[in-house]
Amino acid sequence: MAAAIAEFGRVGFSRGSLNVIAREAGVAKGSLFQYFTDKLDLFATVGEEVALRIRAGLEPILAEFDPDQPFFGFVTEALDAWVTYFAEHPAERAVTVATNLEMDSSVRDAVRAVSYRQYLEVLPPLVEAARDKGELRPDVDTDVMVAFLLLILPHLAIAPYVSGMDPVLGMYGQSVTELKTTVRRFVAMMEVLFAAPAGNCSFD
Amino acid sequence: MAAAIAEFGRVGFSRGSLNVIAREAGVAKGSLFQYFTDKLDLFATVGEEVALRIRAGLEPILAEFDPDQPFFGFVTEALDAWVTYFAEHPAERAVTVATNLEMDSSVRDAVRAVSYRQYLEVLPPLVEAARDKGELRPDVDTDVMVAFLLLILPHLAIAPYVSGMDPVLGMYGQSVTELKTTVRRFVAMMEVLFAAPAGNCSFD
Amino acid sequence: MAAAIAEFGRVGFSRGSLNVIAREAGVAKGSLFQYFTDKLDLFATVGEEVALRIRAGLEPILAEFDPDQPFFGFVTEALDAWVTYFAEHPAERAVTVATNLEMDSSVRDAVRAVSYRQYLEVLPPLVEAARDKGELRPDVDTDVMVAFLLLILPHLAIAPYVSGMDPVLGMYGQSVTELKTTVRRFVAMMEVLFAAPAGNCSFD
Amino acid sequence: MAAAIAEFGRVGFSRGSLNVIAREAGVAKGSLFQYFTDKLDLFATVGEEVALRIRAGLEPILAEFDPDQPFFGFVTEALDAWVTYFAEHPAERAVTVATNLEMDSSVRDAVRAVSYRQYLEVLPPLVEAARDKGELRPDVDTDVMVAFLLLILPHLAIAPYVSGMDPVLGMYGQSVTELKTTVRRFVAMMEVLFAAPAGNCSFD
DNA sequence: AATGAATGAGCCTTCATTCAT
DNA sequence: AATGAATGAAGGCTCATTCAT
Repeated sequence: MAAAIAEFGRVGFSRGSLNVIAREAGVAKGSLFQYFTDKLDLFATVGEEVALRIRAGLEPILAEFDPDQPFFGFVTEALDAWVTYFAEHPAERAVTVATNLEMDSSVRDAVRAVSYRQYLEVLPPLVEAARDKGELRPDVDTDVMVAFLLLILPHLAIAPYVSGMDPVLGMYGQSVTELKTTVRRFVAMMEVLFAAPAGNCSFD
Repeated sequence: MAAAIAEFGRVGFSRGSLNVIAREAGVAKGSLFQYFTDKLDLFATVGEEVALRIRAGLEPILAEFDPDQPFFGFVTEALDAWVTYFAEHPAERAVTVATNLEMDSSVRDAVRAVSYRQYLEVLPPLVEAARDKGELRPDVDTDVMVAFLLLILPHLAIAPYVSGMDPVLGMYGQSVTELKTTVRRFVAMMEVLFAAPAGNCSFD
Repeated sequence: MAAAIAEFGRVGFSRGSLNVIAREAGVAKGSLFQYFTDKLDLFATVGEEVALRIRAGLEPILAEFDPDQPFFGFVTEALDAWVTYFAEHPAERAVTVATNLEMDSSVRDAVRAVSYRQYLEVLPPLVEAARDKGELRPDVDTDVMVAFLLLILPHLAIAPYVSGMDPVLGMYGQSVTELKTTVRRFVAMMEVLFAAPAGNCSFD
Repeated sequence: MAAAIAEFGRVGFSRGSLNVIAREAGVAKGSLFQYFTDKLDLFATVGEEVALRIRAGLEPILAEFDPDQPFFGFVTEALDAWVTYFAEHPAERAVTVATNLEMDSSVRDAVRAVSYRQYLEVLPPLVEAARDKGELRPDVDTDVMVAFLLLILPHLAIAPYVSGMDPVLGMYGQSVTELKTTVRRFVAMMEVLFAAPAGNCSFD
């Protein structure tokens, strides 16, 4: 598993080599096929494993969610934890990249199913809790908000380590400290977007 | 060129086969190397060609930009044109997918350079014009806004045709008509986000 | 291995074809790479195998070396065996040719290392034994003598079968019988060169 | 011609590329075939050109040959000039290497014919002059002597620049000064070998 | 005379998968 | 369960030569 994570993280699914994985893992090539029906099955398993690790790694911060605290404060903290996690877990990050940049649709579907499940178990409840508590505009389009988060989360995870994803803010190569600044810029944007209006303000 | 666009659009760079391209183009394999130094050079040329086609295809709508008209109205029209363009140009769309999902960093950098140039020539001036005219909040973080557009534009272009990119709004498989509805949901979000406040409203 | 020896012997390393080797050997092309990391590795193995065969084939004559017998008589016998060996072993001879005429320095170094080892294990002890026993001039430059033998041995092995190596003595195409005559002409030259002087003769 | 010399000198005939030669020469690929019937014809012309250059470059030293001077003194001077020439003419040296290490017999024959002609025009007369003048033993086997020189001359020319040709004396990488020392060791050997005996010494 | 596009066979190497042991 | 040899298609790329312009 470690060898597979490393290899697929390194070059993705289609160019990832079972030869290399077997050699690195110190097992016979044929042995891979005792546990996985084929290459795709192995990759899917890798994707699942990594998705669960990421979820588990972020569970603590999610557990801290307190509906009584300011929502965007929590979002900022959570995104800090998010970028920190990927900074500290290169293997998981690399597989996330491979997952997000997979061209083959059947492969992509197989591997994204698991990770999207994690996202969708976590994000909508948070958003709805915030809305219900009045921290978001009552008419917020929660689906769009989730869709938007689903765009921004992988981007924040990947862009610092994948050249050519963000030619504007220059996230590529940023340190965690710098990333946290970038996070705040994004959150500021989101806050304006979704936050409930102050009392004396009419949006008509 | 047509054969190369088709092939790379179909399976991307790394799995795209020069054999197939040559056969499809009706030329000898070796002939490809008279015009392109190697596979990457061909892919880069394909990327450039497609980026320019897309830019040219959208030039009319950009030419219509009138600073005196409501900004988000223009954005809506432009995004309508954007999703329509990709609906009507499957080859360009497919290459865009291949470009956006390329794993190999040197390949990705080579091919994204051109398309990002187009984006960056077009988007920042528009945003700044809108801000200067008072249609955006004066304190808008234009870089974040552009970064955000850079995230959302490829997404809108690709998601309807690439399974597993958008498990929330269900853009995959949507018709142009449906996409225009989705566009409006996104614009509504952006409008709240970036639009200048109404007179009697303080953001402090 | 037999197929590889034949192919590399036929046209050398750079023009030797793994396709041909695999076909001739009756194995799949890919199978070659189960045993050899690449073409060079195969060629190096071929070179080693052949060097060892040659060494083994001449071991009997070397074992007969008797320090009490006349040295140049032994040399004559050994060279007779040498030219006879290559007359009778076309495959080993052909690889020797390929080894000696290899242009690429990294290839050449890889493949010559083994054969030179054989030469250097055998020749210097013989020369020194002869000198110590007084059959060679005491002031003989043994290194030059070995260097000279290292020039002449491959020449005698190859020249009869490789056109254009010896435009003077016409070794190309000679029978073993004729070669033995040539050997004697060479030995006569060497004898004059290196032999210890007769008692009443002063050099310098 | 310069481009061809450089290319064939670099990698030899079989791996030498007409593409590279044409590009380097700044002419069209097809133009090569206006002047040379095929690759071999070009290589043969290169070989001839270089053989003549070498001959011309050494003509001065040959012109100095004075039958009344000590023969081996002249040989030493000539070999000094020989190793110096190749030290100072890398292009000619490289083609000499390519010529001497060519595996393909038809190619080899074509290219060696010219250079051997030069050798055979020069060497036998010198040897015979020396013998007739009494500087060599009267019974010297002049053919063997020429054959021997034909072995040693290319070796001295090439070994300093081609790894793995001389594992004993270590000529590879030697400076011209060092080479001249090596030359003297060889000449000393030859002198013993061929020189006429001093008066009071009988060889019979 | 000069060009350079076109050719297509050939190159070495990688690959996922099978299967007898 | 574990092995690892065997496969053979496919990969990108190079090449000397031709020939219409």
